[in-house]
Amino acid sequence: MSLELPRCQSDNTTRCERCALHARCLPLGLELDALESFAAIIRNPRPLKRGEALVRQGDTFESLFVVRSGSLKQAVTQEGQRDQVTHFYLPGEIVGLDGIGEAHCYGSVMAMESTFVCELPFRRLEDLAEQLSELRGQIYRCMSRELRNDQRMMCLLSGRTADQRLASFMLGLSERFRARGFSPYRFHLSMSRSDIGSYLGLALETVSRVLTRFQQQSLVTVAGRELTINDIEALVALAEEGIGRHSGG
Amino acid sequence: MSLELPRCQSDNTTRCERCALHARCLPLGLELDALESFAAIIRNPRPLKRGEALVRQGDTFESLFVVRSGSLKQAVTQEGQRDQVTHFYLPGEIVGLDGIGEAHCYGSVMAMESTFVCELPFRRLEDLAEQLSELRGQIYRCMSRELRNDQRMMCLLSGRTADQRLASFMLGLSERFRARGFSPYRFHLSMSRSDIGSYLGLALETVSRVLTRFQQQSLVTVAGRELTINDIEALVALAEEGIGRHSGG
DNA sequence: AACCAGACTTGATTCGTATCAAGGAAAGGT
DNA sequence: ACCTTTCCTTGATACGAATCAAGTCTGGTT
Repeated sequence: MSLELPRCQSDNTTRCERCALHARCLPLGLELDALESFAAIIRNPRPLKRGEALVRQGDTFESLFVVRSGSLKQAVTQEGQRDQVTHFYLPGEIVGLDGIGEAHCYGSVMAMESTFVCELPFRRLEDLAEQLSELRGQIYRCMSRELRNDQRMMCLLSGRTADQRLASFMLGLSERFRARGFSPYRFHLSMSRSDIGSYLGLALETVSRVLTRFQQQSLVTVAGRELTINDIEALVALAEEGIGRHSGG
Repeated sequence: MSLELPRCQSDNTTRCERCALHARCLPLGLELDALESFAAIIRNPRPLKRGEALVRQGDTFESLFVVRSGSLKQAVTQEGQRDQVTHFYLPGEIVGLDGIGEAHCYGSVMAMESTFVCELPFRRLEDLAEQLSELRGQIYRCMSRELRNDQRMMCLLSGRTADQRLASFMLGLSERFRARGFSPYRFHLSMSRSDIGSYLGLALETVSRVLTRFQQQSLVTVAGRELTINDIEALVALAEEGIGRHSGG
């Protein structure tokens, strides 16, 4: 889960065209001069240590952030309830889309390991988008992609068993790593069992038990947070399998 | 759930400034001439009868739709599984935001009663948004509001009991009706128990049982699909209540 | 190197909700 | 108004996952 760390340019200017994530990031498809205007609004806050907050629930919403390296989790605190993990963010993914148009941030976002981000002050991004139709399109696309992801998540949370949730979760991570040029079969989980459980609506003990069972069934090999997928077809079959009357047919 | 039916202008031009939903619709905040340009791109398809599809899963994405009157549900069909209801749409709400930037529509959207919609061809909307920064802002706001709603839903689906899901669901509807000028205490459910169950990740029998129990506890009165909320504070308390270790504290 | 705190595993038990099953009520069509 | 279909309610039972409870492992700290 650790991309090559980005160079911090001495002039504090991010060079998107040289970034390893260029192909999967917000400014995708911008012409070179547009890219330069885009890069000019980027700020690079100091790197976050494991456990540090990038935004806190209730903070004034000002910026979007793109993960350059490392990973983060979003957690929502609700009235009298335990925190709930709502998103994990990997390199190239955008933090804060759910805060647009609101005065305050919806949840807290915290680094799960050493993490570098690019900060995009939203006002300036909006101004830029006024001139760059490609950028406008990209913002729309990113938001609607997230809407679809959330809906997939809702489908997962209602109606699927613990096994299927874990299978889908691992396949989802696998796919995201593949897309970023990492091995889709072997990767590091930067989140705890408890985070996974919270995200998937399961008790952490259940997460642990299911992973153990998957290992016994030779679907995966788990060594602490190192995960190896041994039988991806079986995982896919499991994730798609219908069960019972309510959740499938 | 039935707003005054909109007049179909004989010249087929929608007059947003006269629409009862104006205050809650996409063109909110547009100047009068901007509003006119906006209204010019609106198409009014023929009304949908109960059960008719507005879009089918896999259709080419071309337009957003705003509900003028009536109500719809979105349902997603997945590989070998039963359909899952992912959204209900009331007057003033926008259908199709999750299709932006995709070639095809994510789920099917079907009328739950006689329903009128305004169609907004997305290409033309985009062109218009290029000139109208207010409109751009509104589109962003609508999308990010939906992101937050989906996240609230994810929190509800992992970690809350059947009672709490139903309580939240009814409170959510109540609030949406209130915002539209209807009674927040007494309204018609245009969706079936089965739809509610699918949406909330519960078996339809559970929905029925919980409603019966809520009625015995004098929280609500249910007569078929007519719902009366008798004790909204108790519902709120129930919805916010923490349970156990995993879901609350 | 030893210690500590947090993270993880594993087992026993309980509980909520799905499932199966069947009867009753409402709604739509002719 | 009748019939048919779908929707809804209610009961009995089964099962998956949460909870409670130890104990083990791990990484970070001094």
